[in-house]
Amino acid sequence: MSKIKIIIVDDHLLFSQSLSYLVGSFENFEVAGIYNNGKEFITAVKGGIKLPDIVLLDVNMPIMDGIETMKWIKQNHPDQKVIALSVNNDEDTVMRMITNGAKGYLLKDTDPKNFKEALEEVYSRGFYYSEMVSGYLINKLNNDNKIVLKEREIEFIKLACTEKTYKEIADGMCLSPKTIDGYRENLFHKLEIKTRIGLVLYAIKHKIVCI
Amino acid sequence: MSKIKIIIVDDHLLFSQSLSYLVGSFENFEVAGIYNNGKEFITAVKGGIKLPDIVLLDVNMPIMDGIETMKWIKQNHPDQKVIALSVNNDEDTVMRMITNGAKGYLLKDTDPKNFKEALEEVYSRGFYYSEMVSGYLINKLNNDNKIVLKEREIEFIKLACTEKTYKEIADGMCLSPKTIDGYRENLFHKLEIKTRIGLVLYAIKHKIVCI
DNA sequence: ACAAAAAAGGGGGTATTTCCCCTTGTAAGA
DNA sequence: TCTTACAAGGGGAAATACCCCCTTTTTTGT
Repeated sequence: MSKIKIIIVDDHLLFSQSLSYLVGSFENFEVAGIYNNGKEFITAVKGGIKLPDIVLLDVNMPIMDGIETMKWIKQNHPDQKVIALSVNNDEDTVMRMITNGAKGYLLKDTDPKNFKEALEEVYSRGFYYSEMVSGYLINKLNNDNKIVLKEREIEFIKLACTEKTYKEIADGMCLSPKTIDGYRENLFHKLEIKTRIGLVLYAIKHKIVCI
Repeated sequence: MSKIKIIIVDDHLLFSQSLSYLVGSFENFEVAGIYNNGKEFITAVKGGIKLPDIVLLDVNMPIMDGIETMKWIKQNHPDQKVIALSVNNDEDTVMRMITNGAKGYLLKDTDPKNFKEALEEVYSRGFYYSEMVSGYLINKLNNDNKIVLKEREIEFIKLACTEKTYKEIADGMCLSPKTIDGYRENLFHKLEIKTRIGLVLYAIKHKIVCI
C-alpha cells in the first residue's frame, strides 16, 4: 500500500523542513513537497504537480497567506483536504479558515501524537475539528450577529488608527467632517465602543490594521 | 568524539519535536532534551540536569518567555551558549535577547543549512550574529537615545490603552487628573507622538500592552 | 414595477475630553 | 545646595463625542 502524501506550505523553513522529518517518521505518511508560501504552492499546482492527500497550510505567511491560499484552493480544488497550521487561535482567523474549507485547524503547540491523529482522521474521515474549533462553531451558531464592515468604513478605520484628526481624515477621504462624524457614530454603536481608542483596539484585534 | 549536545526550549511541540529530528539528522549533533517553556527548563537545570553545549531558546513562550529565561541563564550560568529562535525580528526583542547574553538570534524562516552553520559557529567560535543582528548593533551604537519608561508611566500607558478617560485613569491610579496631564505630556515628548492614539499604537508596537 | 428600506453624504449645536502651556511645592539624590 | 523627579494646579484652545435633523441614491422585497 502506498503512503499517504503530504505537502507542507509554510514560510518558516526551519519549521517546514523539520516537520517533514517528523511526518516522515510516521508509518504510512510521506512528504511530497514543501513550499514557502501560498503563491509558490499555487504556481506549482498550476504547473501540474500531483495534488497530495493532505496539504498542511500555515496561516501566517508573508507573500500569500493561508486565508488567501485557502480561498484559491476552495475555488479550484474544492475536494483537496487541507489542515491549517498556526500559532494563533483567535476566533476570526480560525473561522475564516474553516469556512473557506479547511478540514482541520491545528495549533503549532499541538502534541505530535495529536498531530498524527489529525492527519489520520482527515485522511480517513475527511475532517478533524479540535475542541477549540468546535467551540467556535457553536459560538457562531448561537450568536450569529456578525458585524459587517463596509469598504468605506474600513478605509475610515485605518485612518482613525493614525494620529490624524477627524478633520484630516475627512480631507483624506474627500468627505465632509460631518460625514466622518456619522461614520464614527455608526461604528461606535455597531462595535459597542465609546471612544476612538476603542476603535483602534478593535481594528488591531481584528487585523483591520497591522502595526 | 562525542556529539555536540543541544537542548531545545519551545512551547510549540510540533516545532520542537520536529526540530529535534532535524538536529538529529546533522552529523555531530544530538538533542539532549526538549522543554516546553523557560520555567520547565530552569526547573530541570535546578534539578541537576547536565547543561548542553548549546540551548536553542524560543523567544515567544507563554509561561516564561525567552527574555526572562535568558536573564536567568545570564545570572546563573553566564557561560551557557544560547541561540535565540523566533519568528519576529523587531529590534526591541532582538536587542533584548542579545544584551542578555544570547550568542545568536535566528529567525524561524532560516534555511536549515544556515541553521547548521549557526550551530557550528556558536559551538566553535562562541557566537553567530546574522546581518540583521549586526545591523541592529550598529544602529544601537549610532543613536543610543534609548527611551526609558518608568513603572508608573507604564501603568499609565496601559490604562491609556482602554476606553477610560484621563479622569478615570487618574482615579484608577489615585492621582490628580492634572498629574495624569503631566504624564501624558511627558510621554508625548519622549515618544515623539501627538495624540493618545499615537500612544496606543506605540504601546502595542512595543508590547507594553497585548491585545 | 414600485414602494419601502437601507446606505451614503451632509448640517447645527453642545457637552465633554483632550491637548498644551506655564507655575508651584516637595522629597530625594549627587 | 542645586538639580531632578514627582505631584498638583490654572487657564484656554482644539478635538472628540453625541444629540437632533435633512437629502439623494441604491438596494431590496413583493
